[in-house]
Amino acid sequence: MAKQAGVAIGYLSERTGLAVSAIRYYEAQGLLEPWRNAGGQRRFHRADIRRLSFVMIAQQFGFSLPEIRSFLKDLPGGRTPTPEDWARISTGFRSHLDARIETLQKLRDNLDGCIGCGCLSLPKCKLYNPEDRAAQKGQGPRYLMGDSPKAQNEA
Amino acid sequence: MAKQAGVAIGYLSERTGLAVSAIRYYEAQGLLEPWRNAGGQRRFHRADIRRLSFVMIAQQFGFSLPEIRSFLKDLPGGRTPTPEDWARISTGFRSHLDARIETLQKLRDNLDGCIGCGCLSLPKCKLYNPEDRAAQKGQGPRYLMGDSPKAQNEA
DNA sequence: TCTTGAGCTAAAGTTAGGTTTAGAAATTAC
DNA sequence: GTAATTTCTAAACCTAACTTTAGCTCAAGA
Repeated sequence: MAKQAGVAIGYLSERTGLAVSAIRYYEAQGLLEPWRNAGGQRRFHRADIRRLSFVMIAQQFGFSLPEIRSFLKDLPGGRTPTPEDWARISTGFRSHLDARIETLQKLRDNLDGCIGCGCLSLPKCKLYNPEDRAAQKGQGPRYLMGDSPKAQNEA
Repeated sequence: MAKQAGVAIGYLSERTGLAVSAIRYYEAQGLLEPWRNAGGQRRFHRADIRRLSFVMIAQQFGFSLPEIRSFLKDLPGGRTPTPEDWARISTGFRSHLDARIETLQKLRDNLDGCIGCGCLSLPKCKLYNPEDRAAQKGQGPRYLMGDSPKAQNEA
């Protein structure tokens, strides 16, 4: 088989629009696993462009890097992912994504019947009910989109 | 007219589920304007429960505190907001919110035709096109949902 | 070969959105 | 009237997701 030369970090940066520092950071977060050349520089698969694209897209949907890492777990690290690989992971991703959109829509629908009618101050209002909210998460910024507190609360 | 005694911060905290510290923080961010009693303690309008509820809901939709502050600008600070006041601001809010949901749906639809077909690595892909992305925002965490970089880029 | 651009690491800095802590003063409860 | 709560402020701390800086090495072109 042909030797894989690999591409440098600057090339990935150019192709994805991400800062070089961001790509290094993603590696540190386990989203990518480049190898090193003789001189110690990172070398990436061309397919990592697509991998990074996926990361960026998932971020737009409000997923955290640990969550995205878990989506990517299903991608083969060693070989170039096939279209089938991508289809598989994007299917898993889509279900999370659909759930997220649905949550937003439900909230919006509630909003119509709730802010409109002025019931917002009542504890029975679904919209600000603690169960439905992002509260009780301890420190740090609250996650934004209203579901999957996973990482923290499974201890 | 009856004298407005106002409620204490702990009461608001109880009613909204927010931490006392969060309420003080929101005040510092200009989302609330309590007055002080003789002893220097904060006193709030009862209507601030609703105001805080609105803040929490808007946060679930991914709006930042500055954005939320601007939504609340339309609320009368001095008097207790009427249902009409709320209707007015929630209408403005809804249009932002609809836009946000629509963006998500568009992204999802693109995703079907894009990750599925493997085109993700191409610069023409709408999904990771820099224009459509959260990139180029300078420092700090990138905002999550893909639009309204407003605050930063109007200089 | 030499120079310049790209890459490397480790550590510190940044932003948003809060929480925690410490010590003091005001309120409430008994 | 005193004890127990709340509340106050200011400053430090926290997480996520990065960027910046400093000082150095590697690689590519003239």
